[in-house]
Amino acid sequence: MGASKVDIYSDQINAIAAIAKVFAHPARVAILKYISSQESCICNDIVDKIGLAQPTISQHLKVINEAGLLNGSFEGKSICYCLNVDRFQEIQEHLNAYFNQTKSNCC
Amino acid sequence: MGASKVDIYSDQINAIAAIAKVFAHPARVAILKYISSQESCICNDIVDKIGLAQPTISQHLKVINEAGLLNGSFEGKSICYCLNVDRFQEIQEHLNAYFNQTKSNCC
DNA sequence: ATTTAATATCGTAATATTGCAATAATACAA
DNA sequence: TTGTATTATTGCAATATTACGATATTAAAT
Repeated sequence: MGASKVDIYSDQINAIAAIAKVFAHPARVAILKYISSQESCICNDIVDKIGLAQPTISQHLKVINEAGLLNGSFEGKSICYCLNVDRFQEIQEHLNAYFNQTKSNCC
Repeated sequence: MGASKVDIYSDQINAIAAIAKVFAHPARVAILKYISSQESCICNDIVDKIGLAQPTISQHLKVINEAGLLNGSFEGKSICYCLNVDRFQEIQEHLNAYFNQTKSNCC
């Protein structure tokens, strides 16, 4: 097979896995870090900074965007990619809730 | 290609991605949740609970174990898999450090 | 020593992910 | 309108992941 059997898990569990997946590639972690460190940045900067080809960066940005983690308009020429800090915080809290819940009752 | 270019990222970034990868599959999130909810549990319980074949569970447990998240001996017949709460907490703090650091300076 | 029960490993098929070259689309400037 | 610069999309090759049947290993019980 090879595909995850998403339907056999609860929504909460799938949500955690989906969130984790965004951070499960170093390029995306690096991109998020870089975006947050810049006042505003455009994709070409990222390409130079990270060291991957432009289409590859664009693909990773799409994943990050689909997680709701990008702010600003992003079509056309010179574009401002910004970290959606609210969503970023929300994700952090979501993860912490899972961690705290899981920690609570153990041998 | 298809392989992550691990060598072009900092250790910190690769570490975050490696941690996230553990949680990036719902089966592993579910296994961790189940393990933590039981006083002690054996793999066969997990197989019944999660609904994947025994080899598949075993494979996921290996990933979890390699992340240092399992306590107890795990060879032979009846085995007690326990969540390594210390390591679990350590990972939580590691992620929070990354999140807080990334949040701090943004537009 | 044999059986039994539980977990690990191997081999393999199916799907997902990653990465990039080529190309398209978009926005702006001249 | 015609470049020019920037980002998105497409198509494809390579690698990784997921899942499971078959089999091996392990530990305990009989």
